Amino acid sequence: MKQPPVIVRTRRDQSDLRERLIAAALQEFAAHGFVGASTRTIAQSIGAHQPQINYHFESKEALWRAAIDHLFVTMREALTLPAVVSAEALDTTELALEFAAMLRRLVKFVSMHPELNRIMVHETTSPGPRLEWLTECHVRPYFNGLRPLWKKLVKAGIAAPIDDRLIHYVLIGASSLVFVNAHEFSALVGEAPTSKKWVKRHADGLIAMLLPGLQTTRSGKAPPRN
Amino acid sequence: MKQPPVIVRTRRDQSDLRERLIAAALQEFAAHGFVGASTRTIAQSIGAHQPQINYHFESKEALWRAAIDHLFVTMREALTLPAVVSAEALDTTELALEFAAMLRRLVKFVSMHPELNRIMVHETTSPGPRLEWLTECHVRPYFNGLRPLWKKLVKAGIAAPIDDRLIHYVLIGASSLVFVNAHEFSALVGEAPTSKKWVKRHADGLIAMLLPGLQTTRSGKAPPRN
DNA sequence: GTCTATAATTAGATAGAC
DNA sequence: GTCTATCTAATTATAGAC
Repeated sequence: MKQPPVIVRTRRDQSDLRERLIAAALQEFAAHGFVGASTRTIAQSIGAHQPQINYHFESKEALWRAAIDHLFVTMREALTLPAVVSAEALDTTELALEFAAMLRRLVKFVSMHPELNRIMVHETTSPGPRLEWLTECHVRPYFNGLRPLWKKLVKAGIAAPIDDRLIHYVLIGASSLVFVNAHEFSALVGEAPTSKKWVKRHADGLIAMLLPGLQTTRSGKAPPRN
Repeated sequence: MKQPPVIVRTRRDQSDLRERLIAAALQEFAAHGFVGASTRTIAQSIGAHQPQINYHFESKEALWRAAIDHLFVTMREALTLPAVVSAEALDTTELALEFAAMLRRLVKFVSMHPELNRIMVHETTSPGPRLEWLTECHVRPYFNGLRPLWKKLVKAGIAAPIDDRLIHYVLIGASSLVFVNAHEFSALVGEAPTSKKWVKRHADGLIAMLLPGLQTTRSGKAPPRN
């Protein structure tokens, strides 16, 4: 009589598998886009099996949405927006200072999470349900929230005279590209742009450029000069 | 006796097939990245057959390089750089005016060719031979050419105080993102950002932001206000 | 040079044992 | 819930007729 074949199946822990899948998915989706990303690669990168994605998520697309949701939550937490958004009552100088502080948090975030902007570029290239969902659920709130603040700062002569429908793209583009293209920057400059030194230097430059009318004398620091 | 099967093969013209393949490839590579792009889709989009790519180009990667080369040639022509680069002799105000004019040409170019920045984002996400080639052959000249000009303008107090190793990314990021994300902008604003009106508005804002010390009085035009 | 046919991989999703 | 095996479809590249 034949013995049934002994198959050794070492189980791996599954406790936080969903979260680990999401983290791995963000890297893969950022690197290759939704179409180019491979669920097999995502699973393997954390030592899981490809069908586990279809078990824990409905589909590749469901995994993508879960990953995006998670990333936007992370960003919202990192920016601590309320201080800026609920600043209707502040005078413009205080608002500008809050805005500058938020800019520093934004630069820090995009330096740590270039995935977000990479994924945005991947998705905005061609219209489709993923882009619609992304725009309406996640981008529009930021876009609409920024406009009145910026308008106020421009009117006060503190901010550069940029249209309040363009500033979102100027701000995001100017702040994130060096981190999105981090490997290129490293090759060109010989240093990684994500170091504390470069992140601060970049934020200083952006603040000086976007808020030329902001006086930062109160902290005793001179505005950064090249 | 059996007749040999009659196969109707209608030949299509091949005159400019190489160029048409390159144009189609740029769109496809921009939309899906190198890995995600399909040579079949590229060929079909211009009514050609997939193996013709391997005939006219060595491989998918050779097609990619040919497409990139073509795009950078297009950009160089659109920017008409010599006027700026050979401007060592100019005084800083004239240099600033030349720079502003080049900025307008740049904004016009990126509005017409978002493919370039899309492809850059796709490629810079992960290191590899394609990124190395792209950086050394095409990006470094621009990066290195911009630095001394910018340093001069900052020193003269005309340009915003941004590090000359960061300005390349600030400039490209700020100018291109709204066109890279054109579909998103259209959904949010209700108008395409590529219209003459928005391209001008965007360039005006960028010039005011990057060159706050530039006096544009000579042409009689007031600096744009929001 | 154009085109058909196909080889060799690899993709996402699913069935079913455990 | 984990894991193997497999299905269907799509990928690039190539061989060879015309």
